[in-house]
Amino acid sequence: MLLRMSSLFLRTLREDPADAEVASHRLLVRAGYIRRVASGGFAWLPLGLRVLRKIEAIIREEMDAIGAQEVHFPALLPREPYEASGRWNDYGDSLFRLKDRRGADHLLAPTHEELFTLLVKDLYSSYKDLPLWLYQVQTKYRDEARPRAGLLRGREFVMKDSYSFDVDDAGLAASYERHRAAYVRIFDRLGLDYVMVSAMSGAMGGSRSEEFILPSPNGEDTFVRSPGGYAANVEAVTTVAPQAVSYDDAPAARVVDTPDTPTIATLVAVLIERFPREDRPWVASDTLKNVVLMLRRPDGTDEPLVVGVPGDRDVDMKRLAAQVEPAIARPFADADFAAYPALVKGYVGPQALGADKGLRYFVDPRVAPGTPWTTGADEPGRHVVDLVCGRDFTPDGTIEAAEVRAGDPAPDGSGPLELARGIEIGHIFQLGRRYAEVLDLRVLDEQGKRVVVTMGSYGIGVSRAVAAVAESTYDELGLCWPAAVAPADVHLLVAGKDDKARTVADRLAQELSEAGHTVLYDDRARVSAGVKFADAELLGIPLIVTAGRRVVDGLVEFRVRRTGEQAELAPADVLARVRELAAR
RNA sequence: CGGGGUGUGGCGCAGCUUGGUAGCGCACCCGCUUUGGGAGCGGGGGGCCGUGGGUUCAAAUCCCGCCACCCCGACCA
Repeated sequence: MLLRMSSLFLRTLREDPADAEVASHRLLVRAGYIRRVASGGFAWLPLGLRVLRKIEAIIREEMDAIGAQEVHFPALLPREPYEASGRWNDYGDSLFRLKDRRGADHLLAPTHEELFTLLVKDLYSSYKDLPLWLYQVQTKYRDEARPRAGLLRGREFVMKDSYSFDVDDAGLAASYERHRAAYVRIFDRLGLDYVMVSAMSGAMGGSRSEEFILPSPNGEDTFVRSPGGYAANVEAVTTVAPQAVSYDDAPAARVVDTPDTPTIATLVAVLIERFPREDRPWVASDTLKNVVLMLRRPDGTDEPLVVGVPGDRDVDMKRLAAQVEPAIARPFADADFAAYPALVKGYVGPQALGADKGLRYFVDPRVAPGTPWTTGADEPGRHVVDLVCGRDFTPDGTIEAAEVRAGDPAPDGSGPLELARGIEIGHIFQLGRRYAEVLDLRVLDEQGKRVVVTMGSYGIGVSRAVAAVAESTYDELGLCWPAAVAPADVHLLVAGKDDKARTVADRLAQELSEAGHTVLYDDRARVSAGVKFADAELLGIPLIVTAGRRVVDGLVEFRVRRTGEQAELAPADVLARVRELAAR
């Protein structure tokens, strides 16, 4: 394949586009790979499209290799399947909805679980047909509240997603492992230095779930990792709970006057001043903060939930949301307090709480049996000291909703947790029977009994991966593609006006492309060498061959874009060298 | 949805405070010169100044509304 820059549909920009902040967005636009068409929507230009296609090809190879089969669905779908699964409503504002000329509701698919499920239901009805693995590589649509960072979060994007169908849990586990291994191979081939983190399966329901995250300050996901190798999305981090302790010797709880202490900070100040401890000053983590929330259940009914966390921590609404899924949590409003007079704003205490009182009460795992707390006494201006968990109050359970901090002990006991940002490039999870149940996907098992199929779901953001690779490889000169995804294998350029250089380059272009390499040939006349060098670096093809002033000595220059490593060699040796480096 | 910012030729920007009919650099076209690190000189094409209304003899510039885009947050398999 020979791409001649004299006729390639490409215009590089000398200056950075003003609307691009993150490196991948800035460079992909500047190098002429993509152009913005709308907020969150991009046109793929020839070079960009080649990168996208190469990534797709790698994904298809690995999916095919595990026996998955590709299918293709419409992006424009009728409402009914999504009504049946509940997602016509659950998906909320993120769903692009539209009407046809008859007024019938349609949507632009944000993902295709329903269609896969219904397709299998349509054709298969026996355990003998399973396991089955299907996948698609398609454009998805989500009306994101805020598209950003170029390809990293768009309203239209390319995604590969696959689904596994099994008759039992063991089958699902095997299908999951199979995909997991394929994903490892895919991301390794893309050259991405990813981290696999435990994740919550979120709105999709299901059990086991892992994300593939590319650590990057431009990423939107926060995850933690430990020195010992534990890694998890913040939503899935498990808190190390202290051992339950005996409270036989603990002092009795006592109520004290703490006027004007509606916040933890004011409370601690008053405790230090009026009720000093003997061993050390009071700190915020001695107090128990009870955060009141209102849950909206899927059926539309409301129910209050109180979450108790150590006073030095806030409730992380994302972590909470993942825990109460599919219900939706919101802060308790003044009107809500009015409806629940037992709750004294600013002085809520465990003694007024509990499922038996209609106020479900869950605590952070740090609030372990036997631990004493200073907390609200359910009266304005009063707190209770030495209220012991398990003796003076019994929560309805524990909940992982407190904020996670760098330095918190890791669940694997290997030391403090580190907090980092990253780009989610893949997500695999065991979906379970949720969709199969509601869409009635059942097969006959060996006993002739109808059983609900269990599913797995496995996604890769393909267009996002283009940005992720760019993001993890660029340097100050421009893009810097790994060979596996580069739009060409070799960037060949003629420098100078020497006819002989031109002849040598023409011959090399011919030879390399005939040998099966894709050559991006900068054959532009009347373009100065400086411009060509700068473009070559910006475009980021892994190998750069220059036919220029050394041609008179029978030599061309050979450069590895990423390392800057250079050599001069005879034109006749270029092909062998390209082969050698391309295989590396 | 809340906060901040920006809309002037393909790209990056100035002009707006103090109204007088649009400019610079890059890119593009023609000619000559140049040709190893984003060339020089000369000539040229291209802009209802985001949009609607208002004020005024006159609006890119002042006033009001709307829209779009970018950033932070909320949101987001």
